Amino acid sequence: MSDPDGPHPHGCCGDKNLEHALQKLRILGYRITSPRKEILAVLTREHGPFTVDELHKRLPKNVCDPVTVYRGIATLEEVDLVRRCDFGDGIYRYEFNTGEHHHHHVICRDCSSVVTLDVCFADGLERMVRQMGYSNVTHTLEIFGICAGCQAKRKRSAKTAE
Amino acid sequence: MSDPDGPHPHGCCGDKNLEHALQKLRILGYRITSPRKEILAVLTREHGPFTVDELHKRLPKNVCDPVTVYRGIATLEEVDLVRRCDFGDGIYRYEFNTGEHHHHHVICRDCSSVVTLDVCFADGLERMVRQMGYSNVTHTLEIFGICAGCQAKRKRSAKTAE
DNA sequence: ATATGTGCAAATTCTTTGCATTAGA
DNA sequence: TCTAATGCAAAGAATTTGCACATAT
Repeated sequence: MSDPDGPHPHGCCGDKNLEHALQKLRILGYRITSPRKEILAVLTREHGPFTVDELHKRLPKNVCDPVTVYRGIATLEEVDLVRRCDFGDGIYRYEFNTGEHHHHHVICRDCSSVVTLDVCFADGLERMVRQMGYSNVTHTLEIFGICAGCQAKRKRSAKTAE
Repeated sequence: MSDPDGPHPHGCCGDKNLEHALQKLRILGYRITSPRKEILAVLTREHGPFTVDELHKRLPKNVCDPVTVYRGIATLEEVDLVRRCDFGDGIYRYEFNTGEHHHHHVICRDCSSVVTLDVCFADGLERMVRQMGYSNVTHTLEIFGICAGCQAKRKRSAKTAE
């Protein structure tokens, strides 16, 4: 249901992204620690977005404390290597920011599956807001619905309930 | 900066909305209690959106406990009289749902002022997601930026810092 | 060597829940 | 009357912070 991690299957893009990301950290004067490296490794390998907890579970055993994931993510967000997503359930999720085009998510309200949508309809909107006098304009947009699979499941359980 | 509450200044729309809302609650079998009435009064009078705390502060003294505001809001959201907004700061905000057209907010990252934008660019997006097989499609969209006033303020303080 | 980053524990903040009491219908 | 709604206190859950210790550079 969720995308594999790139346009082709070699896994090299994740690696390249990882290298670039570490490079960026180095240049900005941040230290390359294993928690930071492993967090970035997960985020460049799998698309996510992940909660801090999901992220921590995906790290190799004993790399770091959950608190360090919070701090690592905060750092990565500061330098724009990571983008925060808000699915409206009170838990933040994070994904690697390739910096190319930004995209949005379609989230199933039943099974919480996430599909990435590589289009953004809000450019006109941002332009409009800039014309209203705002600077540094950004936006968040998430789409919610019930996915086809869950609709089928619902119908089935409705039948058995009859 | 934030809108007065309607297209004309009589305040009658808020009252009408309030009446309709109470009517809806009654019809659905909910009891009309003073906390609910007062919460709706605030929400139909001022546009908001408000956090639970802001809402509680706006209620007449001793109408109810903050917890009751949480519960009241939850009820109102259930029956679709209230819509939840998510400004990405971990605190939910609520506004009266007129049920007409939905709208979005432009939030200043500095002063947190909110301007309502009575347009929605996402209809095409929702249609597209429905074609992908999703049902019950909704979306959230908030726009962030630095408002003109705060930009001026920033420039001023940058100057004094020189 | 030294400042930056981490671990652990405790604090914060928003929100929810349990249960006895109150009050709408 | 009789159940839904409230108040108060306490629990929960995600996130942040303080401080001593570890470690990249």
